[in-house]
Amino acid sequence: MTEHSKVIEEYLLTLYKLNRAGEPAKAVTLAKRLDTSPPTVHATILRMQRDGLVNVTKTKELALTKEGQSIAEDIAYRHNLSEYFLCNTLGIPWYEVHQHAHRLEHAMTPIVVEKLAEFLGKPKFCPHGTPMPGTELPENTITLMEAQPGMTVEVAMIGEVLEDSVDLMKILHEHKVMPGKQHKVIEKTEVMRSILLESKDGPSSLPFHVAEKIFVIEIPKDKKRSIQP
Amino acid sequence: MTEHSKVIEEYLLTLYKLNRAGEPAKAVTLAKRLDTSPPTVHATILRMQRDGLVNVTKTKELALTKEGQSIAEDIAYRHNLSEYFLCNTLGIPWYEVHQHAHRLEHAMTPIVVEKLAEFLGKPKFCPHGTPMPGTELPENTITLMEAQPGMTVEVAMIGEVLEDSVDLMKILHEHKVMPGKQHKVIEKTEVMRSILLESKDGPSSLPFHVAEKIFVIEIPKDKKRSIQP
DNA sequence: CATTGCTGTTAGTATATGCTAATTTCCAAC
DNA sequence: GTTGGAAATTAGCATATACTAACAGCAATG
Repeated sequence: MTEHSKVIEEYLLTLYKLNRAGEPAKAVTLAKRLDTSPPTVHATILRMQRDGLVNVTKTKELALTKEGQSIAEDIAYRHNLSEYFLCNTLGIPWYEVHQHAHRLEHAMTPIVVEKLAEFLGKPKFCPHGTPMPGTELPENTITLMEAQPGMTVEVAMIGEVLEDSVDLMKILHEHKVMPGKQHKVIEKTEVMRSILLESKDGPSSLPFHVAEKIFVIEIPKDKKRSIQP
Repeated sequence: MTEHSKVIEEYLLTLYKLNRAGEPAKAVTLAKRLDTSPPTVHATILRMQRDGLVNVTKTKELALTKEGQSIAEDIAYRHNLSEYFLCNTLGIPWYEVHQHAHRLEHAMTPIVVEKLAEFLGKPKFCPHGTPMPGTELPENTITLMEAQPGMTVEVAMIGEVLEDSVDLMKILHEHKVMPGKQHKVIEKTEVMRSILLESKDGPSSLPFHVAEKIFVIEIPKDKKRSIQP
């Protein structure tokens, strides 16, 4: 597992996240996510193929190799661990940690990762609820889009795509749409293309494209206590 | 204060350290310290001049500009803060932290620096005793080379040049030649070009070129208590 | 079937960072 | 003052990362 540049690490992490989100990993998608021109992405993918990090299928899908996958998981772990640290130890708001972790993730040596994980008590989820590599969300996790009016749900994870917009994250924070918090689904209107929620902190309205990226667990009516208090 | 590459930050930090050590800052020195070829250093210095980070005097000395100095201090602070964190919070041995901090120092955003400093209680010295920018060693600090046989001294700082060799650092650690520890100077022999010390943990022998880079404070005979216990 | 449009690819450039080999400059010692 | 060696510089080159402009390939759609 050789050392790779920050750029290559970014590509690997992005491919990893696309995989996990079940989105097709194509060159264009990378270009959009990384805000880079298609030719640049093309050239970089060639180097990554050369270095045995990805394979390109006949349908132009990008598939991580064993090596690429393993490095990507490592980066994801460093990222999530950094976020946990920044939020829980340093007290930086959970909706802001992503950008800072984005820098740190490329600068942590294996020893630092190991010692930091010990110090933090080997957390399994980042502050946005993203499971560390090797951990999964509960089986019964659904997206907020799939939740039906009347349901009470507990937020499990804020999809990683949403993390890029601090503004959006801040609004979610203000409405307490964050891991561990419960909300009741009031209505889902096709016309407004949004979902209306209500919690003890007040009502919130989330557009469909956001609701799609928020993962929740249905809370049975009889026990309305938080799983992650 | 624009963003600069890791490479430029390294150059700035090295120049800053040379300055503080009172060593002439020439291109060759940079080449040696950074283990880079002279032509590469030359080209990089041209870019740094272009960007207003250094000036080159008629005698080819490299002088940091206001801007360069200010950025360099910032990097030095991030470096020392990282070392303090790695050592005191994560428990990584003080003689190993340098290399890890070397990576982190380029990846800390201003907010992370601020929050980390608060969390650590705004330390004034790194684990090697190097003062943070803005702080100075006590007036009566001398190098071990200047200490006379018979003196009892307390180690104040392990010069930054020594940090590059983990092997050497480890030996210093084993002999308890570390900030806060007291040693008695037994003899200084020109023939052996070394200094013999003795502490409650046993004797140590340090070659002159190492002793030159270790800074100590003389402890008057009547009070042999540590200043930094 | 031809057109439109998205995706991928090529061509041509630019910049930062690195190298070796060769040359120049310059101080210092004879 | 000439010469020898260190330091600086130039020339020539390579790689990773970026861009724009232009073109190719293929699928969906009218």
